[in-house]
Amino acid sequence: MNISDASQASGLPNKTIRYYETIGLVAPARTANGYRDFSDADTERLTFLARARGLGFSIEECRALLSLYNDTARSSAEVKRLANGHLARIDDRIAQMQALRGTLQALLARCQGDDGPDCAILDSLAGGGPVRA
Amino acid sequence: MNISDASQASGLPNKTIRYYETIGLVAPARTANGYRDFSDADTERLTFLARARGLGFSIEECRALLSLYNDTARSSAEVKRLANGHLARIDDRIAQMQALRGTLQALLARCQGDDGPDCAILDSLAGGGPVRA
DNA sequence: ATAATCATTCCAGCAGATGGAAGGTCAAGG
DNA sequence: CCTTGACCTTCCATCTGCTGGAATGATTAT
Repeated sequence: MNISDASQASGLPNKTIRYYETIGLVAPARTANGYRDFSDADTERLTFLARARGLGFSIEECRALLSLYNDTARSSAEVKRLANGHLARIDDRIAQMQALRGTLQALLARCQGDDGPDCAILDSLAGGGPVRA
Repeated sequence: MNISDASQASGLPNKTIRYYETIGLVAPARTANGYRDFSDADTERLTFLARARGLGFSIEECRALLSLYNDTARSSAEVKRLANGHLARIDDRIAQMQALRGTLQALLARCQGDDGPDCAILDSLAGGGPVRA
């Protein structure tokens, strides 16, 4: 299985697969001509990676997850710990984004959006106090 | 006003201020000894930048906002357009994060989190179908 | 005079890829 | 047999937005 097939199977771009090899997330064999040769296990790893990344796990978290995946003596508690940590970070980010969204929308509500130069958004960005909602 | 004072006034780290100079967001004068010399207008720009960045505007958006800020013939509609675009992107990101959060939490709910190796999270990452909520 | 605290520049690196150049390989068609 | 096109390879640069550190110069305080 060459890289395009592996890409097809996993949904990851060729470039990304090569990148994942350079950082040691996957280690396909090579054929005589130097082409990568992906086994089924390799493409499983890639699919796993595509999904874990899709869920927002960092590369290092993915590495840990893959290692747990390959470790039959793992405890699911360890996996859960990782995932819970990730969930907490997602919650933080969502909260941050929502706060920011609130401020931005409040500013937008106060901006006329007409041909004149007066603008509550610019005023607030430039003005004395903190950016208020 | 040297760089540390400007940092104090704007809340931006020295490094960031230097960086902003290299990318042309601010252009402080220099004193005879080569030190940067920030005018009040410079520190205003920096404060403006600190706030706009704090609201999540990209550097290029900040550049545009600053240019509108300095343009007395601006129309507030233009500012509003920029801010609305930013708001839309924030909404997209929030929606994405929330979808992702939902999936992750559903997986977590199905993971025992005990000493055994069976784990719904790993199963789902590895398994045949899409990662389901 | 000297030490501490500024300031300067430049280079490297973070995540996580992505784009492109320069070149090797392979299968099909004329 | 040769060419064309579609693959594949490596390596280097780029993106965002800084941040850290090294090496060096200037100012200030003792």
